Amino acid sequence: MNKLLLIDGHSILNRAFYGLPDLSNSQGQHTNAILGFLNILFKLMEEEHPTHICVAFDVHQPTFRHQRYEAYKGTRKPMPEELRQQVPIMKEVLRAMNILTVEKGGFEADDIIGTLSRRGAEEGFMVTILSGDRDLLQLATDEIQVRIPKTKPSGTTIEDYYASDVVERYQVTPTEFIDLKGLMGDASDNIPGVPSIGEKTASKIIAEYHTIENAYAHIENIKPNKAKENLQAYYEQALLSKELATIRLDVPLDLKLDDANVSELFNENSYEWFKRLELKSILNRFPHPMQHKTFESALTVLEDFADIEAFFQQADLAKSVAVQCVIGEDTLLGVTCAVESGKGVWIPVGGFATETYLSEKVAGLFAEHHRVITIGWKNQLHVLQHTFFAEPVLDLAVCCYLLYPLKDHYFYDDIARDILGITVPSKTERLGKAQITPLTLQEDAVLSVLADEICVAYAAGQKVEHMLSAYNMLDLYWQIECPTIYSLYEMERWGIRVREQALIDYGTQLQTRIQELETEIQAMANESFNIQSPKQLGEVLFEHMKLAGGKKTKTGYSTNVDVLEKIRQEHPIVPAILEYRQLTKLKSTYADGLAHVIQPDGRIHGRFHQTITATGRISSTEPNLQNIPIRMPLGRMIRKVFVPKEGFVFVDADYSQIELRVLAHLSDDPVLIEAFRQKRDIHATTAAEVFGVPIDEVTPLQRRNAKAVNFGIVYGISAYGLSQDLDISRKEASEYIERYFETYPKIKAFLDRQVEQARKTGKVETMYHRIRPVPEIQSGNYMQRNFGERIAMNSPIQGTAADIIKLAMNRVRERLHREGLESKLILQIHDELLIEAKQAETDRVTQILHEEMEQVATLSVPLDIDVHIADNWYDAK
DNA sequence: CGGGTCACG
DNA sequence: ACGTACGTGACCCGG
Repeated sequence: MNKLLLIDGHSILNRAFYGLPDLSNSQGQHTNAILGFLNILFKLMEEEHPTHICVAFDVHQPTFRHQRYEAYKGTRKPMPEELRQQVPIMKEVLRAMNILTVEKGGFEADDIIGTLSRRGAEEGFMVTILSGDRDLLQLATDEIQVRIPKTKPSGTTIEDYYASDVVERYQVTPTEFIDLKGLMGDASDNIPGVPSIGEKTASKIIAEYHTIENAYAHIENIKPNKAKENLQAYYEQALLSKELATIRLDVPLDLKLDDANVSELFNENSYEWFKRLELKSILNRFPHPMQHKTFESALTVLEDFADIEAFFQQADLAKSVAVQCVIGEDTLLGVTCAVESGKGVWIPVGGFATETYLSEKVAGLFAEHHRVITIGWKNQLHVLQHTFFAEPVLDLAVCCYLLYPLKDHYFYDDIARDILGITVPSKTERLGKAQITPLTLQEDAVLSVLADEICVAYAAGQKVEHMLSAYNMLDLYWQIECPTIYSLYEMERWGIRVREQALIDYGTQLQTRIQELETEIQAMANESFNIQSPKQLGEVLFEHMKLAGGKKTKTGYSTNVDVLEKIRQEHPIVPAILEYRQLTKLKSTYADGLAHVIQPDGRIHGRFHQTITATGRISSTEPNLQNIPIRMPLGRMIRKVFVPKEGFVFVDADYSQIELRVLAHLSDDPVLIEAFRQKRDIHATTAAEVFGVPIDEVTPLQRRNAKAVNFGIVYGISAYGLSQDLDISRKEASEYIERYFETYPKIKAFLDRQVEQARKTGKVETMYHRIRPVPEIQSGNYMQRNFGERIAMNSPIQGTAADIIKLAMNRVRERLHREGLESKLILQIHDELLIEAKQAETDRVTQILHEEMEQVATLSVPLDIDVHIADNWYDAK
């Protein structure tokens, strides 16, 4: 039995667009409607297994039906730009999938679907119509099914209608549906209908009289009176409306239904599209990794000593060389290398080719005057048996991050796409969940991955420097990012010492108190429940105990600190819950979390990531060493377990107000600059200026408020955000902001300039030319656009501060090394550097920190640091 | 695996 | 009427 699926293209795209968040690929192409459409399509295909599919689209011009009604002019909302641009791509994607698309000037998609549905039924097809538009219900018959997807919080469900279902649901037959609409009209379709007749009256009339004409014939019996009068007065309009609402079944279409035959949806062509659109979930539907023909990559295995030596000799002569250390289970498995396009060599560890031998060969590449290219150098440093210091390496992951800082990954397939504009299968596509291990090294799929990777590296390396140069980012890379690779590597390698027993004791203490609190809370609530479940907690507090507080989240009651603090006084259970929350956080994330990652050497070796943040900051994982508690006394105690090794101390240096100083410099605001030059208390100064009082009469509250305003400025101020933070009215918050900008007009001008630049160029940049794209600023959505404006204001400030500390961090590391000191940089926390310093070197280290951190950049204000020395991290802050 | 919460700068 | 401060990562719950 042949099955024909007819899809209302625009209607489904529309549904998908509004049903999914605004997704886009790395090139800024919006994809949410396309993805949603495809998901619905695949869902239907899995349910129905249609043999034939046809997608109908409207042509963007007045249609024949509507031309007949002159007063009709589009009052329909214009399509948002984000959706409009997806329409032609959707058509291309469907064509690539060999799915028939049909559009015809003068007819709507409805008409095409109507016509094809009848033809299908006549030719013996089972016909299914898919649309988000209930107008199409008029097409339902006993054989033709209309399916309408509905997006619900729980997922997409589909409502199915044969003719009988329409009658059951609406008390009118599909044909009568047209008359119904003729009476009630449809604002979105610009069908006027009859005034004052709405859905209810229309249903009643049609249920009784079946057609408009018949109702008119019995006009005297129509109730209510208003409807009677209007039907009489607007009868012509009602008939016209009916005509407008009627889907045509006789569109002349020059096609055979067999043209809609489904075949080879998953082919090279469609694969290419999904890859470009970065629709990973769709790519996963492809049965086998698709081979790509436009990219040549070959790998020659080298195992003989003579061949390997000869290769490296030849490599020394090359202008540039790509190299990848292949890592499996934390060890070096071999090295791939390329010195010409499309050809790589693979040298596995084995025999004389030991890890040490290969490490030396890799190190030797740096001795020659050519460019060394790689992807993910920091990880490779961990498995190389050679000490590197700051060898210049073109790390394409880092380069690509500078060019496209918003992406999730910078693997070879990402680099191929973004730098070379070509498609290669990703590692996951080729290997699935399999890993590269000594056992899988022989497999073709693994060797293909290695071949692609090294050949992409070689090819992209040539191009990336030009791209960086075009953005004026070469200095940023060579002076800041490349040395940072080594700084981070050393911090990871060195780690930080932790007193394991002290950590366990801390956890035990917490646990005792947590137990007590749990008992108290359950007793006060008079029931046992999981306090850690926001859902259960919300129900207990706001339903069972009837405490004040309303819904806030999609899923239920909000129970976060802000909410609970407001009702702290209402019931003793609230402060108990707040303490419980605090303690369980400390226990699970810090006490237990940190204990689990202590290595046999008694130290924690976290990882630092250079290509994650949108602003240029470093991030930290496994564990996150950049969010160890400090603000609350009890949490802060955990810092006592972080200690230097014997004979060493901690020297901690943090910048004072670096972001506000950066802002002073970038905006060139004389008032702020002067305040910093005079070393004044910056929040008190702001308070004095904004509240118009002498600086020594500023109250603590005024200072606190001014501090919040200063933060707000850095974050991209909004009256709402400030009012939330200070728990004041929006009006008051606006007044604070207004007075701030009166005091610091050049800051206002600077922030406005950033927003303007983002609008014009789609991106903003830091003092060192690091770029941050701001796609949100183009959005048709008010919230999204505001968000984009705040990003535009914040990123240059946060990003410049990030640039500065990276530069300082690298210089400190170089100084420590150059002066032959044993002291080591072990942590970077955004505006802070922590050094494990040899006791005897303490003074020297302190001096180096001052010199390098304070002199790293010449701004119009001084850069100041605070330095603390102690034998644990708690006391060093 | 997404949402809620909370730790840091 | 709408509804958010900027940048992260870890843990827990619940579908």
